[in-house]
Amino acid sequence: MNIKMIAEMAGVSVSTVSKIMNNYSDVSEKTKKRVLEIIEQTGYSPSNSAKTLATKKSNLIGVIFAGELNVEFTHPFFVEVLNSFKKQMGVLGYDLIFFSNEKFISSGDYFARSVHFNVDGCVIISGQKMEPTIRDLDMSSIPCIGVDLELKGKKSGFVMSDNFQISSKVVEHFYLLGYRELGFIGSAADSEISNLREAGYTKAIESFGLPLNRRWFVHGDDFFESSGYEAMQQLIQSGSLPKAIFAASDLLALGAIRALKEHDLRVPEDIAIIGCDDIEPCKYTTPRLTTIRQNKERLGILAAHMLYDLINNQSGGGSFVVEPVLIVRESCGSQLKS
Amino acid sequence: MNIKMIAEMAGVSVSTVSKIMNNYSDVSEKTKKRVLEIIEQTGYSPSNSAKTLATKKSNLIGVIFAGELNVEFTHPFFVEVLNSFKKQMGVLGYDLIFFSNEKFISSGDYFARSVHFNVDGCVIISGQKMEPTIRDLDMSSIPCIGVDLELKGKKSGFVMSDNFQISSKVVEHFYLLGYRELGFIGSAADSEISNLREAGYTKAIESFGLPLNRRWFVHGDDFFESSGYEAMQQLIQSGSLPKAIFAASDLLALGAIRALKEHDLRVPEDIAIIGCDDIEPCKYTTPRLTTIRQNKERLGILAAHMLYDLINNQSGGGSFVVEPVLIVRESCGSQLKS
DNA sequence: CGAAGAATCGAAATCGGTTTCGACAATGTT
DNA sequence: AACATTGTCGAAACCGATTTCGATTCTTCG
Repeated sequence: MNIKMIAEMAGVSVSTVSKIMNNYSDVSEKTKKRVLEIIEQTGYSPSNSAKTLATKKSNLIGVIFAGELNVEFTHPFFVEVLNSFKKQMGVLGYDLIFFSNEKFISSGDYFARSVHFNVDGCVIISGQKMEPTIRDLDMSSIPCIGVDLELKGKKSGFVMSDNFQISSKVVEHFYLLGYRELGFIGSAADSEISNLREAGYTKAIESFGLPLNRRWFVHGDDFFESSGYEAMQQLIQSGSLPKAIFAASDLLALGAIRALKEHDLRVPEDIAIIGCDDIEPCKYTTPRLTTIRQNKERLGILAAHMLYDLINNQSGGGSFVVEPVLIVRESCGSQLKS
Repeated sequence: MNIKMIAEMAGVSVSTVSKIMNNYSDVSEKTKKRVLEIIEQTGYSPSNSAKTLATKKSNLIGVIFAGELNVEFTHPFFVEVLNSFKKQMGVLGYDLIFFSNEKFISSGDYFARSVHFNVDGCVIISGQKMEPTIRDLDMSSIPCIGVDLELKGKKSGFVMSDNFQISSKVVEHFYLLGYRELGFIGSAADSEISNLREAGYTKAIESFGLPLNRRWFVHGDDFFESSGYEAMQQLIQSGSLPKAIFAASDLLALGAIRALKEHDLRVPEDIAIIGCDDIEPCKYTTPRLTTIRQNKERLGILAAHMLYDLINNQSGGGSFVVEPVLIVRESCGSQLKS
């Protein structure tokens, strides 16, 4: 079922059918109605490949998970912003294509693959350091939006939470509850996000006039639970513990809590914990995790709109920072509502 | 950068370049080498649209989340099998395209969209009842694989866990630990998976000679945590409680536990709980959740290989059932290792 | 040396659309 | 009635690849 068959059935030319499907004005209401009926009956849908070939627009957005392969769909935070992004992009008329990293030995020349699929734009999801192949894509003429990734290209933009504010809200909360000895669990050294949060954290500690003790700052290999567990083990074995800890992700916090439990240390009585992201599982744990909520839905929507603008207007990127909000639950000794 | 430019640079015809890229034999080693060098230098990658148009193969797999929209990426179980599926499909040379449901008023004539994008096959993810539009796709000539969804088409297949075995392992475990009064928390009535598990559960209860009390069988609206919470509330208010409950998903189980906690009922002392799926958060909760593990990675790999076979051989579908395994943690009163 | 056979290459049709531009008819204007 | 304008429509070029088939050159061998 292609456009030619529709044209024959309707007794018109191929061009006329095409015009009808693309809302050209130079076709009479009568023939338009007749053709549309036939399209309706046959369930005809034009080939995206042919359309892309002719128009050089694919209505496809490339989704790239940068960094280590295993982040992908399993990271609760990114998955939620991706979900929101997909929905919003859907109403704007775009579908999503996910690049597999496995096919190519070079494990992802993202620019080549973007032109290969003729994507109209890309969203790059990552909390890791910039890879050179991402940089190439960023610097190309293909519109790109980074999620938690600071893109700098002329046709690029990015969205992220205000990481400095995240940290200062954490310190403020600790401070108001009387905690003075503050620790930190971060991700690997090449994680921009983790570094930003750590930098903001130390700055906030100083501006509140609290003592800064680097021995209470530890790091895991990534943002996942087991890293938090190991980091906490390390801290416990060091012999000196802070009274409160900010973990750069909720999973790190949960891992830390698991380690504490194993050593019969109670949260928040012995040590208070605040996580970051507000992913679903926080609500189911004991104690329920106090955390900083990133507005994931809004991040996704913003990313979608920015990308849409980059594609369709000649607008020049920029960035959006969304405001974090403190979610008080139980892991921090305060007893407010969830 | 297209094939014509490569041809000009190499001083050969377009056809020759195409032949080189597709491993035809009628081209000399010398020119092949020369052309490949140019391709390497320029980073040329052929247009997928043009290629698809000419060959009618897109190397694209359509991913469909059937059922309510909000399942999408947020469901931990499906996300993990999808992750494994994506990886495996990647090494087989395919990329994934996600259909947005939002663009079309009909909210998804999946068959039309599959031909629109010229996908080579589809994977359909769902635990819900079959929708008519899915049925159309299933019955079409497009290869399809269902995940937790029983497809019947000539070019279709499906993968799922052995739901009867899941239930009987649960009952056996309860039985061996001395529980005799067994309850069940399921999803909505139109969920095939939930119904299968419930059917297997009642059958297992009977075959163990245990009493069957339908008052202890309750249902939520979906597989998520809040549904488990509400279902449990309902059960508690009914006045009569079983000694052990099997929940058709881990999130249902976690919701149930939350409700129990609010009524100062202890798990597993007052009531034992077993979940299903073995999603990540099970490990972080208190008590850690005893559950039935579905081998999500294997489900994804199987789905990928079956789909590949359906696409490339004329093989005729079929189904694969993977064996579930009981993961004993803390929510059931037994104290084995995790 | 000449002819048969093999190796190498390119012209052209094709895939399914879009878009420009010219042809023609219908209508309006004086 | 003659002309200009507007409204409808289709022929044909084009997008970037693949693939068939015929043309040409190169080997090989009697």
